[in-house]
Amino acid sequence: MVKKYWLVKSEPAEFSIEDLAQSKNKTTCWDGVRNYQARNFIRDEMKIGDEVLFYHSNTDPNAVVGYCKVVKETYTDHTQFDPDNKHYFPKANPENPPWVMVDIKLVKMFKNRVTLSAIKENYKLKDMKLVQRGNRLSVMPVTNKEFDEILKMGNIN
DNA sequence: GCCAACGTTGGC
DNA sequence: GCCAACGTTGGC
Repeated sequence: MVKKYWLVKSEPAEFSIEDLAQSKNKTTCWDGVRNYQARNFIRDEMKIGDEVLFYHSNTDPNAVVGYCKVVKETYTDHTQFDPDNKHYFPKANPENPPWVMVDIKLVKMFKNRVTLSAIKENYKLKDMKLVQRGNRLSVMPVTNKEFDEILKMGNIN
């Protein structure tokens, strides 16, 4: 099976990589995704062992701040049934819940955070979905090359 | 805070 | 099925 590579976005005010580092086993369920395209990636393509860039959005500076591994594959996102949860989805049918999630575990925080502007300046990364116009997906695929280039820029070693 | 670019909703 | 209105994302 071929390993895939991903990028997930999170607003650090909601859930930052520091929060992930302090989570039990440095692992969290990636709940709250409410976009069908992103859901399809999570449900159909994210597999255990896939590697995931962790991106901070809506902050200053926006940046890839580390990377993770998928440690649990698609299962029901319980928050869709919880009226008190921000991501409550009243139309969710318990028989066939639309929203799923995976668990990701922190592998490494970057020494050098890879900012959005640095990504835009790197011609090797010009095709990343992240920097393409109008892209709002919170979960998106990246290529093996893009993933390696970001790790290099992050100076993980 | 602004606003472009989307995605979703709901009337028809 | 169309499409206007509305809500959200997310960079700046």
